[in-house]
Amino acid sequence: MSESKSEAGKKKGGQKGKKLIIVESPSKAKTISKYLGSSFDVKASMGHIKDLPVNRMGVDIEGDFEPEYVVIKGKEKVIKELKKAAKKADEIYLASDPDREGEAIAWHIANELGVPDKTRRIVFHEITKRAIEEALKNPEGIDIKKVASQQARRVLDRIVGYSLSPLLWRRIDRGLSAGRVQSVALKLICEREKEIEAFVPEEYWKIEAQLEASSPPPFSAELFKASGRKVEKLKKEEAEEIYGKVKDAEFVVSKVEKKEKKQKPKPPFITSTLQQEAFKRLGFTAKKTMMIAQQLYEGIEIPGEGPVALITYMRTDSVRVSDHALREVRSLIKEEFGSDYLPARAVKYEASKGSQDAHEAIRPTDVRRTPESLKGRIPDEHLKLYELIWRRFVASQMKPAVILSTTVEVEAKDYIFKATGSTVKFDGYRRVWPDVKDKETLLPDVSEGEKLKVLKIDLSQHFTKPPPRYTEASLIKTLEEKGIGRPSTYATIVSTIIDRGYVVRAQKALFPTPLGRIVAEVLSRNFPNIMDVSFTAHMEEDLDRIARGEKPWKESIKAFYESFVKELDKASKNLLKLEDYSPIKCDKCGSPMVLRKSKYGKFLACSAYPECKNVKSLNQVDGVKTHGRKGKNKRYKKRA
DNA sequence: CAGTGAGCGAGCTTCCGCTTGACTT
Repeated sequence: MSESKSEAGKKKGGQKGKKLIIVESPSKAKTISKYLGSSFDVKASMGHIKDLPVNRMGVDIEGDFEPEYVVIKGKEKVIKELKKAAKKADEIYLASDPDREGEAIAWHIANELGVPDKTRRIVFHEITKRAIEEALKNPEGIDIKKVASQQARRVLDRIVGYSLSPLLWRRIDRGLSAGRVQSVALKLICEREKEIEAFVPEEYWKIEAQLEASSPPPFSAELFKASGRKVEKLKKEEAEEIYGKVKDAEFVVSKVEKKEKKQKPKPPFITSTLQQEAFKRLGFTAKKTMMIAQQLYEGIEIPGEGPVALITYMRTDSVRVSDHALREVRSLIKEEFGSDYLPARAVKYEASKGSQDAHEAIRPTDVRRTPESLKGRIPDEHLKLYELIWRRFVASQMKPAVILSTTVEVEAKDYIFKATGSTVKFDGYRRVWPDVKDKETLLPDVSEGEKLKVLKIDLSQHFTKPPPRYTEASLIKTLEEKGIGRPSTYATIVSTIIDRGYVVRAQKALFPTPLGRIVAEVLSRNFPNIMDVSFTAHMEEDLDRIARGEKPWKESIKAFYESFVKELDKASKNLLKLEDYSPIKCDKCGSPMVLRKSKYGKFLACSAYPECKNVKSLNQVDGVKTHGRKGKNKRYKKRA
């Protein structure tokens, strides 16, 4: 940036051929530029540059499903700059991410630049000097089969989204939306709500003995066997009977079992796990986590040092770590914690099933930059997130913890009580990554045959609990496990279903609104295939076949569309009676509540009208304060 | 907050996935 532009030699054949590299992210461009020096011009496309048009289907569904890709609004400037740079270069390397979307981006750029003779495709999986130089030695052509699989994915999502949404406009309300990902996310939340509603708490009783041995501490043991049979969920009468028999009995240790368990550290963060832990440990929403992570990635101003990129890329599904980073963290572990904490070899983690592996795991760019050293120098929340990432990464390369777990069985007449305790024999990785849930429970040193003093016997009443509502963290976890959504979209999936008024966030949990429940119900009834949680997994299998060249993508989409359009026609004609399956029951008379319109808008009314005149608003969740649908007014304003 | 669908009817809303920037006062 500081060197002056050299115009010399431009006139007389001295124009030196520059090489152009195009990547997706500007931060990545900056880093690569630093590695390669001035003979390379490195530019960023900022993601996709072309896509289907926004205001129409853009897919020839009557014919052969040819998509109509147009330049994304606002990207004209980027394209202009890329073209300008391309003109000056005599070699162009398309270095978008090495995954399906990246291949499509490379293809779109190549088409826009229109100079195939000097355009090549390169891929690398980590941003290191060596990886990039290696990639430059092995330029390839664009993998058109991979591009085909992206088109199939894109076209399917468009057909589904732009067919289902208008159906909801007609049936329920304007501005609503549906899609392969958001609607399944919504369904998960609504199904859980049904389970909670249908749940009948069951009473059960527990018997616990507070005991004392010859050595401290006192401990409690719970009844778990009666007459040789395991007890589960005691009824009140049974419990009282046993209590009577055991009250004055002699308690004798009958079995002592000690076991050593190894507890392995978890892999370094990927997007989904970072969002989950930041939610659990720091209370950050996924959106907030991503915003802060983005800033840590792009570079944070550190007093006296200028902007420093503190972490690797934050949208990733890979747990892979570069060799260099492994060497660094291993030497840090040895120095900071000693060789007892260092495994003989670097720990390797398995890639998860659907991983596209385009980027590394999320880790500190320089592990020697400890959270301690950044204290007070970067904003507090940034420090907290950085510390989480740093700890998780360091812990992932440390030795397992060794836990000694002890089980003591105590006999009293025909009954057996059990106590379990655990102590940490070697903390290992837990020195850096303390586990929130398992705390130590200590048991005294006892031996078989030892008589124990009974301090007290407790009889307590309990009730079974319904399954918990999803939190943002547990929803993202479930979606990721099912392969639904991508690292770049987890946070926006949650935002979308909230913005549409389908779901509200309260007490850290996600509650479906009546509107959300009706939408989910209508979609599930009419499109069970798409609403199935394994639909995306099947789609991915098909996309893989397309990417391997085993199947033309249009054939795949045609097969899907033929069955989809039948469901769509049926759903459009069959003016369904919500009465038959409304998931919302009237709290006054139990009849299903159905959608009605008034001049003030849509609302829910009891289907037993006029006998029952109960009404409900669509966005009101009982006991939860809600705000109206967001975005709606914003959109109107934009037009005005 | 209350409120119970069709009378005429323009033009509009929307998907998933990749990535950041920002016309005005």
